[in-house]
Amino acid sequence: MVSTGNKSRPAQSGRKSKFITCPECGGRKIARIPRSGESVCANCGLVISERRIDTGPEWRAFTADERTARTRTGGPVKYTHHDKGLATTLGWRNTDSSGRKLSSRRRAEIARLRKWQLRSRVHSSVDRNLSQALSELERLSSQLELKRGVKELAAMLYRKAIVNRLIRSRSIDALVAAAVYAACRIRQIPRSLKEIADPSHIDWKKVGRHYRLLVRKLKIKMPIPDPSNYVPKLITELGLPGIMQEKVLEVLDRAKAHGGLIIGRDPRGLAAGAIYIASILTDNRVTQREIASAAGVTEVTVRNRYKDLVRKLELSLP
DNA sequence: ATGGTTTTTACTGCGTC
DNA sequence: GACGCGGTAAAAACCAT
Repeated sequence: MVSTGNKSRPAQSGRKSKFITCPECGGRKIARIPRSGESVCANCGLVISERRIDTGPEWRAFTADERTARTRTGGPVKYTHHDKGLATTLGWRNTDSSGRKLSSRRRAEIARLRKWQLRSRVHSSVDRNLSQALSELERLSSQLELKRGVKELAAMLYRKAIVNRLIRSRSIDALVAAAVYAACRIRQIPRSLKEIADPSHIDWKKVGRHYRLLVRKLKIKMPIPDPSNYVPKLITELGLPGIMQEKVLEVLDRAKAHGGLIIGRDPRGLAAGAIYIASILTDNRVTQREIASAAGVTEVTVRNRYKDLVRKLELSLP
């Protein structure tokens, strides 16, 4: 089977190959990388990142504990291992399996879990709601290609929503989407309401309402949106050279220092205006229209921000 | 609900290729 | 003439009160 010497050994990782062919070289062997979930052609190394339907479990686990805790054989409704996983996992001594003392941080974490264990045992409907929400969260965040930490944060927010009795008579999916959106905002990840609402088949306005509810009821302190966060995304979307980014950020930094220019303004518009300026300054002209559509604002807004920036920062353009 | 602020819509004029 | 750009007025959206 292995005919040449430089082959990697995907079979060794314990995962089976998928029965698809590599679009690049036509190779039959596609190895799955367990951790990342990516598929790689064993022959040419092409990463096959097509959105395929994942028939495996929608969760990932990094420790044995997590694995047992997350397994829900038979689907979420019929039989939830949720409870069992927790109950068998958590003893009442603050030591780990080898008898060592746990760190205080870890101990606090375990205490929280115990609390949840109690709660979820008592409120089985809450439990079911949570597991349904978590699977929706998993689905959404994989579709949005969210970073792991953001997903965790969203899950945490959802749990808080449960504790604060915010879930009653509200759509699970909408709340999950709202939690995801909130998590993105907190972590300063530029994702519009629409982007998140779109794959979750929930009306974008509805998600917005639930988002505001979350922020209000959970007293979340939202960081002021920073236009700089939109820059990398826009640069790549417009196919501009990465070096330009520095120039754009420089303009934005000066704008921030100047004050009065950024408060209350749509950060996307600011980013768009700064990019337009940088595109002139670095001679990588992009039309206002292109920038506007990439940033999701109007040409007028691009112009206005651009005009503001030029005037306030006293830039001299060619 | 209301009022103030910002963004969008829609339209026009100017210059260039 | 199509296109990019700049401007404007009025409508709409947004936000705090």
